[in-house]
Amino acid sequence: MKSSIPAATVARLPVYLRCLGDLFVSQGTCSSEELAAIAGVNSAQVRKDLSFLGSPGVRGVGYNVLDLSRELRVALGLTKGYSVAIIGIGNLGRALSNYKGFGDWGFEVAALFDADPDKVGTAVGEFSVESMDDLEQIVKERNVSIGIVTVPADAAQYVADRLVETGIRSILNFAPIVLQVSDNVSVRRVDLSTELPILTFLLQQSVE
Amino acid sequence: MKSSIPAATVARLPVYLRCLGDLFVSQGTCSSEELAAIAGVNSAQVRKDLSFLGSPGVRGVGYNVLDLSRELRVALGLTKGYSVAIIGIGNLGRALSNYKGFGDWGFEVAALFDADPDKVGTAVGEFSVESMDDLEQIVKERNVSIGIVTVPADAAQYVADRLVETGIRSILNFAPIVLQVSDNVSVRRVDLSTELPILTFLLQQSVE
DNA sequence: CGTTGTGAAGGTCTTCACAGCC
DNA sequence: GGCTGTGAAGACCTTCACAACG
Repeated sequence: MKSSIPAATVARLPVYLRCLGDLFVSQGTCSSEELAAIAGVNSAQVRKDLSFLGSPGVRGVGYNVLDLSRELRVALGLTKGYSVAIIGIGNLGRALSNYKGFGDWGFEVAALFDADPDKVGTAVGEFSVESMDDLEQIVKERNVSIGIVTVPADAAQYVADRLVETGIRSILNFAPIVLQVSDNVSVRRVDLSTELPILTFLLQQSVE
Repeated sequence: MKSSIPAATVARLPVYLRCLGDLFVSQGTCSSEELAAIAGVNSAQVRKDLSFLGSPGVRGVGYNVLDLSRELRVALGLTKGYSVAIIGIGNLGRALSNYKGFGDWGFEVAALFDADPDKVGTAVGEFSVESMDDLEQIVKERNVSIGIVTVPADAAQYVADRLVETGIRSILNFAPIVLQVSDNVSVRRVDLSTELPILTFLLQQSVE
């Protein structure tokens, strides 16, 4: 099935959801203008984006904060309790393992993996690091839907291939490399190293 | 001065630069087709993007890998040795402090800050954590150009305001909040918590 | 001959402006 | 009256297709 919600809109929906949570909850309602201000976008953008969810607003009044939050969670699939696995327990993998935000959004961390035998069996937060040898088995047993890749660049493609082979269709990639996957697999790249050069480009521009 | 390079292109240039580094260096030349394959984009896109740098290619041959790398570094401002400061030494801030990639791209980590008195003075990698009280002074002394914000969401806006007051015009924000800044300040947001919901949305779509 | 550089076409995304509705 | 929902306009971005050229 083809999504009828534009990609650019999908990328903003989680931002709206978080902004709603930040609003004082006793405030039952919220206008597109208010939401736009917090989310840092145009108010017409907010209205158009939200209109793809059906029509959750009331003219002359605004959007009901709780209703809209629920609709956003359903639309984004956050009510389904998807499980994630983190592969690569270096500095970043460890930081993510301790990240408390997963639960708030309905995600469960189901497993941590590392290739280093010295790390396997050690505790990280409330979890224990497992061996890459058991990747396939554990991913299937625990019904992992999303792989978070935090291995070094030169191992990332190999890890991604193994994840895809076990049936995973969603990857969040922190390794500084563009993963090559078949087009039934979704990859989001979070790439620190490309962000700083964008800022320095803009810095230069403002001076010249 | 207004940039003549489109924003979408600027965001891809660092990716190209890294891909060139990954190419076997003895390979003196590289076609738009090859680069496009590694970077995961269309080859016409590559040619159009690179044409904004002048015309660094040779028809019938391709692009000289070293020349193009140098041109990209200059265009992105990576030859200017900008300094960064990391504010907020939690799990993520610590992971970034140990990140080796900064130097490769010409960045220098000039200071680490935290508001917690217990952390001030402790060593993280080769650095020592400094007090937020000294933020203004140290940022000016060490000529910091970019602030990397890794504090909790509820402190992020306050920290950003202080950075801007000291004259910083570029912020890389890891806090899950949209920072409100005047429009002479550039902010790039790296937001883990919005990435997972985008993946689950796509997961759902492929099933329905 | 092979590959770049680029006008033109075709999409997608954003913003405006106002009709529609509570 | 006030705010949403949305057609239409406009800006931006991507892709095609081929002329230009080493």
